[in-house]
Amino acid sequence: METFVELLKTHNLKVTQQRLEILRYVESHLTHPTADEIFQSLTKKYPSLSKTTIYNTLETLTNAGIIQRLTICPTEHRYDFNHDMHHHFICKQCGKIFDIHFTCPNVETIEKDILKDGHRIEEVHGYFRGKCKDCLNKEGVKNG
Amino acid sequence: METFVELLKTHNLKVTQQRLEILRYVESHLTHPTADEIFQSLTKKYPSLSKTTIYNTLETLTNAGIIQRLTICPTEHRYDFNHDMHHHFICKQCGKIFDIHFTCPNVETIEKDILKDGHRIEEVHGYFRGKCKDCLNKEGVKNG
DNA sequence: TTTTAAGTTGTAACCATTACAATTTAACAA
DNA sequence: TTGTTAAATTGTAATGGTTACAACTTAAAA
Repeated sequence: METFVELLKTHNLKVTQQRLEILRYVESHLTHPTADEIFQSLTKKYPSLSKTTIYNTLETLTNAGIIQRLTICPTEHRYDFNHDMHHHFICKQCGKIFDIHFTCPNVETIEKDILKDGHRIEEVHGYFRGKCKDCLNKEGVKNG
Repeated sequence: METFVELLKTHNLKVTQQRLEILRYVESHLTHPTADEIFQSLTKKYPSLSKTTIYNTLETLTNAGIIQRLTICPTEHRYDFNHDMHHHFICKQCGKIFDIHFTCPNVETIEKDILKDGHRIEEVHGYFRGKCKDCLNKEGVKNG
């Protein structure tokens, strides 16, 4: 039935309309939205929704491991539903983030190395920076 | 001789006292300092140094590929001299960043995959989040 | 239904970073 | 050495994402 309700309960989080909406939004928008983008979209339907709630909820869901916070963008945080383990490519020019559905097969070896140091790993992030296909093409046209 | 002078010239950057000092600082402090930490340290010796210069220079050096900007910390940027390719582990509790001198041997396979999509890779970042050895130990003592 | 800890809301503040315009300077050429 | 100019530096003011906080509301258990 209500998957998201179950999901929240599983993580010992109170079920509220706000949390469900935010969760639904992030799960269905694979565009790595910012807090503001989520707010701008949801505020149309729920005018009483507060931006602070967006921030609080994103923090809560991140801590629970339900979503992940991307610190790839230098100016703002982006959020991503934790579907499966994957990495990211961010374009320096247009800022668009692309999912990289390929993870290092040796990540466990690295993790063992870190564990050997005594640290406890809770998140694994990989990201690549550069110029995306679209921006390269635009330049190609412009510069011959 | 003056390695940093050469380094700047190689990248077609004007050689200024400010750039040399900032470069020297980042190269010799492997603590992944913030712009403010660099400023607080250098302002003692060079009171006329402006914080804007710190930001400008870090931006310039990052674009040149001489240093790298870490966006691991959610609240502020950290900088790292580009000695060799390595990854990072950041403690969620104390915020300290540890160097991970081990990179994915299959990173080139991933890169080929990204290149196949048409994107151009300019930076590769890997980071792990969790609780560091020191923070775990402190908790261990406290909780028996 | 009552209770209460937890969640939500709006406002105000915070603070890292950037914009901008004036001043200074590195680097090149004469 | 001197003059020239584009680039770098500086200080101040503004920006904007995020957080602090206190009042209000509500989910959920008794």
